Amino acid sequence: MVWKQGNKWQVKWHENKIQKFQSFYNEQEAIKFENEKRALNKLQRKRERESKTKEQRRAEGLLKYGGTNECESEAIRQLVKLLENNWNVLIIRDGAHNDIALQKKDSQDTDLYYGIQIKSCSKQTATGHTKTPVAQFCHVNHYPNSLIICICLKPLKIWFFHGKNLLNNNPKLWESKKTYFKEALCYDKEEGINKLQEFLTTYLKNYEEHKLDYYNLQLNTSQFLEDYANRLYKEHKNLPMVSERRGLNEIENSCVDCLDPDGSRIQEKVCCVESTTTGFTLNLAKSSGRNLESKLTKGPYNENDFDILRVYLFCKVDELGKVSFKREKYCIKYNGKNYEKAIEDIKSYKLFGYWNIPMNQLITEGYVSTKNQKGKTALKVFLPEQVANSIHHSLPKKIQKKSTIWTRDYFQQVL
DNA sequence: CTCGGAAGCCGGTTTACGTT
DNA sequence: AACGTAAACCGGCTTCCGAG
Repeated sequence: MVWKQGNKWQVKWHENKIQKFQSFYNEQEAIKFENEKRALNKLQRKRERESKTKEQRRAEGLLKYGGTNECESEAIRQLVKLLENNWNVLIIRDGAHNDIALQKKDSQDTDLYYGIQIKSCSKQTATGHTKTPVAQFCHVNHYPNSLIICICLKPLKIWFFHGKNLLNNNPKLWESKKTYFKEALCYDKEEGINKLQEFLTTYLKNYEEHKLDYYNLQLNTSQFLEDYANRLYKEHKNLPMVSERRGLNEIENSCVDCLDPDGSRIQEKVCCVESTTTGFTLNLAKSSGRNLESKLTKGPYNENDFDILRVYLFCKVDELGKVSFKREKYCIKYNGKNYEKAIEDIKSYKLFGYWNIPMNQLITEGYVSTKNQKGKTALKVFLPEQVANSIHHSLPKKIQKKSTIWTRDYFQQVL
């Protein structure tokens, strides 16, 4: 954007991270100059990307951004340290709307909790010409029913906000000298400020308490589906019907969905039914950075990502006891359109069975990346012949050379 | 006809950088 | 100094489409 100063048009742009100015008598010339500078910057960024190999870009990306979930984890651990004398703190299931559940230790109703949203920031930053480093917190404006606790790790500072008050805020919060921000400060290690107990008591008066599962099940349909499959599996194994939750020291969104009693690290998937094949299809990929056009990419798993791939197969059973694998496909966000209806439908599914495929088998078949091979990003699983026959599910008419028919050996029937 | 793999959508997260 | 956005990371499930 060019602007007029006196009788001249000013242009401002960044060149190698340094802000520069130039003035023109003619507005059109100024605009033209600005556009050229912007195009040049764009081109420079593109060249920068292209000058590196895919692996280099990935390594740099991981170094720069890979610890984002660890930042939140550490923030929660810091908060727990400050609160553990008077409060019980539980981690809510991965992917749910809220992050932690809080309960006063002397509380009468021992199964009720407050749902809290944590926003974290590893350090204060000063970019460009900004002199004072400040903390910044993102995506703060969509938590109408939660207390939002903003935690900066270095230096350790904590602010409280009512999610409702931030609904009309822009998505980001910057530490500033504004009154509302100063008043929100409740902990500052360097300054020796600690009003946590007092703040919690006052702020939490505005919120309702719920049981833990209320928070664990605030999920998108896709995550609800996986959670539900996991619960049906637990029921089958006579384990308690609860959501899988990570521990305080685990990082959110890892490739491991749960641990078996023997310590095996499990990656859980729900497989899909397709009319074009007698097998069941699933995606065997994790995010793997961006391509040259900066678009998200997905890639195969690596050999150390998990120990066992567990693939769940849902079915529906009608009044006559007939098994059908056909079901609705849902991809609805939490509380999106027709969400409740979809959840009700999902709750009518039964667990027909599951495949337990060990990592070494996936490596042998070339489905996971190792030093010596690039894995694959999709897999089809097949029912054993006698199982398929028993419920009149079609068998593959022709078995191709590269068919994953070997998956039959790993199927366990539940129903 | 079958299969593999990519593309596309949903969700979550934080940080860097350019603009106002 | 404050703000807005692009870009990077992570997870999930479903559908499409070309190759064999």
